[in-house]
Amino acid sequence: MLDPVSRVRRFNRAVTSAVGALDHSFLGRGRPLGAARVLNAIGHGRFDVGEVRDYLGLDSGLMSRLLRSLEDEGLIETQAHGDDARRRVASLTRAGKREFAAYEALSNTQAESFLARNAQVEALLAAMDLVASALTRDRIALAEMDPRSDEARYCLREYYAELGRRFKQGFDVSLSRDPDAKDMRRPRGSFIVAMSDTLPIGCVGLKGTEHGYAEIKRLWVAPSARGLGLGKRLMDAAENAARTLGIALLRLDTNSALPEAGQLYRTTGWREIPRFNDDPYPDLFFEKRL
Amino acid sequence: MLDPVSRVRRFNRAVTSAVGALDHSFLGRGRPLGAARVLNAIGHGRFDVGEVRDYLGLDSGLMSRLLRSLEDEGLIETQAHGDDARRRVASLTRAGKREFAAYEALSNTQAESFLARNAQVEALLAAMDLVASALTRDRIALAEMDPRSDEARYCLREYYAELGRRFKQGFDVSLSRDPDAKDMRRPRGSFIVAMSDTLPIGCVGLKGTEHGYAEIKRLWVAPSARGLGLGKRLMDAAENAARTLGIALLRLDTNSALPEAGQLYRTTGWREIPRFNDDPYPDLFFEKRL
DNA sequence: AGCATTACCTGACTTTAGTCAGAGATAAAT
DNA sequence: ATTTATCTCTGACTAAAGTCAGGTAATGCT
Repeated sequence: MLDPVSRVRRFNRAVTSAVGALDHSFLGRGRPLGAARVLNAIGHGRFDVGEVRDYLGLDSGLMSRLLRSLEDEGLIETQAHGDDARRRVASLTRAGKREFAAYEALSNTQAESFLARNAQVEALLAAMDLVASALTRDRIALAEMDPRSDEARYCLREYYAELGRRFKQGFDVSLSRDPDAKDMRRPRGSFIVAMSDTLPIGCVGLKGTEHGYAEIKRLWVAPSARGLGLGKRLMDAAENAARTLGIALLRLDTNSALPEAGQLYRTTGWREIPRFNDDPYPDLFFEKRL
Repeated sequence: MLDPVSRVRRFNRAVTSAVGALDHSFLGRGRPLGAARVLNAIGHGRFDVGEVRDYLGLDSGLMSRLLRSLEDEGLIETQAHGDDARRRVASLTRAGKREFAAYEALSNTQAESFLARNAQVEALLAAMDLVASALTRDRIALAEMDPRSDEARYCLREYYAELGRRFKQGFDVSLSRDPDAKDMRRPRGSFIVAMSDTLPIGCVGLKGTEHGYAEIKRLWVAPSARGLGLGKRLMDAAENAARTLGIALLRLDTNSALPEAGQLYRTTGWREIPRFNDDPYPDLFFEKRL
């Protein structure tokens, strides 16, 4: 009962019954679980019928019938996809939106009451983030995003906060050469966010410059997602983005207070070069030719 | 996506699919999930048919049919209960034990491969323990146990380890007045363990003496279970046990390096008294009249 | 243009899960 | 000793989930 495997299995049991309870509460709205799941998938922005089917792992016949039953209830409408008339896209009707909101409220209430029953909520949430990241590590998706998006700004906020903790003199963005958002957007650059489900858990920026090279900026991996090789995946994605933009030379600056970052650069083909800017924070500078 | 409720919901989604994957692997043994669950419950020592039914939340008709199908497969046998011939007890046949072992292997392999895929296993396990305790907090059961049982000894080991960390001079059991196991067993005393599912997460001992009082010893709550009011529940249970044993006066010793314990005693009717033993570790002494 | 492929749908099934009423045997209460 | 309650079982259902073999229309490929 004390070995690691038993602890994982105890966790599995605990979580199974919690998940079952939520499913059961969904049943309370008088609709089979399958239909409720489809409705919720659509509500969460999966409009493409095929995408919902893949996401829920449903047989196409079953999926079709569930869509029909939701249509009969007046909760959704389907129409042919604009680009490809074989595909169908579904959307919520007004009544469907109400019903979806009711399911959302059930889920939210469940989550809130769970949190309210517990002390030390922040420790509990951190533990849940860690476990969720570990469970979904094979499903972490990298996506190019606008550096002004909510997801990107969340990452940057967390990144700055972490620098503030790690640098003994603290960190003040306004003193650093904060890259302009447009320099990290195509065609000049790129900004890539790692998403685990709906939670951003890492990012990296590729900043175009006038000097014949681009810079890697804002490489960050959430504490709950470390040890999964995500830093390398983000760097690889940034290099690929650079290649598609026709960039042949990359540079970056970093600080020796972030040893794991330096280690990553050294083992992935970067070589140390002399200081190439006057930013007060970095004390290590690297370059890589693509 | 960054607010607490979203984090809980992300966690829910992550574990839902993980749990679903395990269920799916169970299906691989060619038996419906319901029957597999019953087989596993019996394998885990729930022999009483009614107990399995309650545990799995099954209708009695359904339960009966599942038992019949397992019997037809030659995996279990049932017979009337010795004390009450209305009740039935089930047991695994030789083939049933093999099949149960196969399910166990599936669960264990799943847990092992999950652990193997992750770095920082201890941090991950600690997070899982914390979450599991929070999820099952309403199902923590207190049980009187032999202080020599595996569960009790696990608690004591953890307790000593914690004292070693908390006392600046460390902690060596052999220097302390370690109570004899028989003093913490009926009729002289009692030992109570808090179980969350199969994991012991707290304990308390009631040690009978020759001096007209009993002592509270070894009050411990696992770090992953703190903040749930478990310390108070354990103390209440120990006091109740003392009452049933006809004990009217309780004493205990503790150390000011454990402030949360002192706080608990002070707020639950204990009053500080002068030193009443020569144990080198404690520096605070309490008494309570029942 | 012709043929294969894809996306979705329908009809005809099977399996699993779950419900409910009542029967039969045993045990507990009066 | 009779009545009442409890435990398990059987029969007769329903609902939900899932499977499979076509069928239709649109699209992609050569």
